[in-house]
Amino acid sequence: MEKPVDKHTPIYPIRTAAKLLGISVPTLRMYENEGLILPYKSPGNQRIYSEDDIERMRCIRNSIKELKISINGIKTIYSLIPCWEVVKCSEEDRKICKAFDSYHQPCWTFNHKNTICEGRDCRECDVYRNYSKCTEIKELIKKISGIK
Amino acid sequence: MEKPVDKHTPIYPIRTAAKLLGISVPTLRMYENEGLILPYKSPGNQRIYSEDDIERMRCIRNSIKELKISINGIKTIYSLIPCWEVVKCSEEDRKICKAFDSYHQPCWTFNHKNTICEGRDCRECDVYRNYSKCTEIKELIKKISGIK
DNA sequence: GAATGTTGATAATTAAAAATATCAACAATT
DNA sequence: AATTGTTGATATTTTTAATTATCAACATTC
Repeated sequence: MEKPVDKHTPIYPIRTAAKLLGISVPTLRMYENEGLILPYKSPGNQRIYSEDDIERMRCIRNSIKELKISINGIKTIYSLIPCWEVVKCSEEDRKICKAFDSYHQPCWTFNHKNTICEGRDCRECDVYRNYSKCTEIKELIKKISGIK
Repeated sequence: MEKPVDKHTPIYPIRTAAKLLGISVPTLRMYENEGLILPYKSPGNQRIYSEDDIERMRCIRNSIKELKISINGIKTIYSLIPCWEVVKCSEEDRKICKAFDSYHQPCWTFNHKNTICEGRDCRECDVYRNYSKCTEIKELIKKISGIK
């Protein structure tokens, strides 16, 4: 019996991931330090990437190389995702949530003490998983404004 | 009787504006070509900048130099402004509006044939005037999602 | 337990965006 | 009409973000 491997299951160690993407290992780790990606960490603290992670990285790579958006630009764009509408947090949550008032860091780079997000793995969160492209972000903004 | 000069009145020719900002004339024109700023044009097609324009440029300069957001990053961020909620355009307008489906160009860089924006001067529009900082953009996104 | 891969960190390099210089043609000012 | 400033365009330079190389310490695999 094989273990089922979907696109979200971590399978690639960092060197394989780097090879798949055609970039170096330090670059991959840099993107993580900047908060652009959240790879799974093994019990021994080693990064393991899923097919979804690879796809996300391709998108980020495209933003940098083709669209010429800088890393800080990407972070700022991610910080505009209306995460509060995705996770449906309460007004009290929003009052103390650093992400709600962040303009340059994506919400998944914060800890979420005392909010609905506390203890949740951002890697599993729709905010992180569904809005890696600015097309998707703008569509979300349209949706929450009551359109479509 | 003096003519009243508010912050929106064009007064500075390009060389003066460049001097005020500590940058060169070609740089100022480059920002305009990229769609970051819309200076007033004289009957002889010469650019004249208002105090508001200078302030806007300072903000853009800060984004580039301090926040390290690239020009294409700034354009992408501007394209996320929910302009349709500001100008209150109709569903029919949105259907044909290029800005509504743009992910990398601010709305004020398009022509707006057959929409509520047709013939309007984007320089006078709230979308252009009120949302030059990403703090303001995020606050607008909060507002249209029904918060505050 | 030996071989191979990963970690975080810093230093060095590369790539490319941002800014400037320069140009002849036109506009504004006196 | 002479002087000074502007225009759009292209070429060049400067700056700096992005990437890679390298390291000793630790983890994993067989």
